[in-house]
Amino acid sequence: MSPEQQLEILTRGAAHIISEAELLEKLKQGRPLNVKLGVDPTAPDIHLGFTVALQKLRQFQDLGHTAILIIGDFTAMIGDPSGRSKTRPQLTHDQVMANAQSFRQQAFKILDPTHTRTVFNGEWFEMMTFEEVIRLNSRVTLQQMLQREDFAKRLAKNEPVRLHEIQYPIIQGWDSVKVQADVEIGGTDQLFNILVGRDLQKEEGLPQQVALMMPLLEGLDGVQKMSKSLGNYVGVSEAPETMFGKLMSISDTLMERYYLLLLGEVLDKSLHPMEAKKQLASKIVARYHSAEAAQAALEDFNTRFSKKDLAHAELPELPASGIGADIVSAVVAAYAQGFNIKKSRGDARRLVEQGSVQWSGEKITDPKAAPAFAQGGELKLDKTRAVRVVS
RNA sequence: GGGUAGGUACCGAAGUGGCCAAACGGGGCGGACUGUAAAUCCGCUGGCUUACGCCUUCAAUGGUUCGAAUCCAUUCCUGCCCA
Repeated sequence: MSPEQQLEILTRGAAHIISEAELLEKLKQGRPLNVKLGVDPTAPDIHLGFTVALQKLRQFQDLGHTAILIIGDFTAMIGDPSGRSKTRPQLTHDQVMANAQSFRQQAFKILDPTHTRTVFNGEWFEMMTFEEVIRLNSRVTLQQMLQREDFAKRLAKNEPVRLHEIQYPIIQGWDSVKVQADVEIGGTDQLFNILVGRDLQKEEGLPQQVALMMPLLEGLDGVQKMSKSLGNYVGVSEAPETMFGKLMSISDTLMERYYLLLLGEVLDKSLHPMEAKKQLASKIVARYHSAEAAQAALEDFNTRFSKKDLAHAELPELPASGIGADIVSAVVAAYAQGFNIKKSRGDARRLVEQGSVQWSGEKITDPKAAPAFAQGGELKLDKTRAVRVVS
């Protein structure tokens, strides 16, 4: 494929590229480019937000380029301040390695493993002497670091910015030097870090990497970027039904974004929004599970919500013997055993009093009620969750 | 190192001896309405308890007091100014 055609594909969907001309130059060299994507293995799950960058990386692979996945085992112990108003917690080495392992497995749902080089940046940083660290630091000015929006904001708000945090961009930039990256992919929030990489490469007399920024995907709330810590994410390893359900709950505006960023499609406005959303959810579930799973998830959604037919829906099953006798105990047990959600008895009582709980289609609002669980039936906990009690 | 202002629940922020499990706003959760959308409205939002009430909580520890988030002492943490 011609460099121009490649460029057309590779720049599609990107928010920002520095610069297209340089990228074209590199493509014209006709060799496989080293395309870097840094990963901060702080959380073990990949969510849809991160797949935006992974998919772009995959496109490079499909065009014959090499993906370099940098697992920031060293950096994770420091914490990326990007988009944060607070200092990140630092992880232990063991946590990082465990996360990295599961991370890779999930990443290969999207990436082509045969054209992926995985490297840990601890490889070079752990060897560094303090003298080398200082020399590296001498190449960057404090003013440069403080230009960064996150830091500037925190400074303006009189919030602490710790010295190790301003090292982060330097460290990430040094990764680019070490792997001789030709291109670095990242979210728009990574612009600054990626540019530092360019600076350092120049200092080292290396060709500078092209910065390719992908738009940030908003999370389920439609406002903040998708992130595990905000709880507004859809994980690529989540169960088909969960994934489907989460995607159905997004707003119409957000759906348009998801079409664009996750499917690379433009939303067909002639469809009823709900229908369009079902298609979106189906396609995404199909991608990370299978077409069959997507079909099943869709049917499950229809029986459960459109027809409100809990009796025929797929529900977690709990033995009647393990949930207690009264409704409050049952709700607490059902959340814990069925969904791994901790609810206090107070929480459960409030849910009951507020009319959230139903037993076999009957709304139960009396916290003292003790329905005949032993007979078996469906216990509806809230709008989206229910369990089947079996005798 | 000196001076000074602070540290309250998920976040922001009131409270400055009893009426404080702690106003208010945001967020979150539940319900109604829907298309598990948006907007709107209502309710809830430390734990245990049917409840009276009890327990834990206002940076930490110790103290004063019948009684402390509030007063005192020490410690830890942060901002700002000066050096």
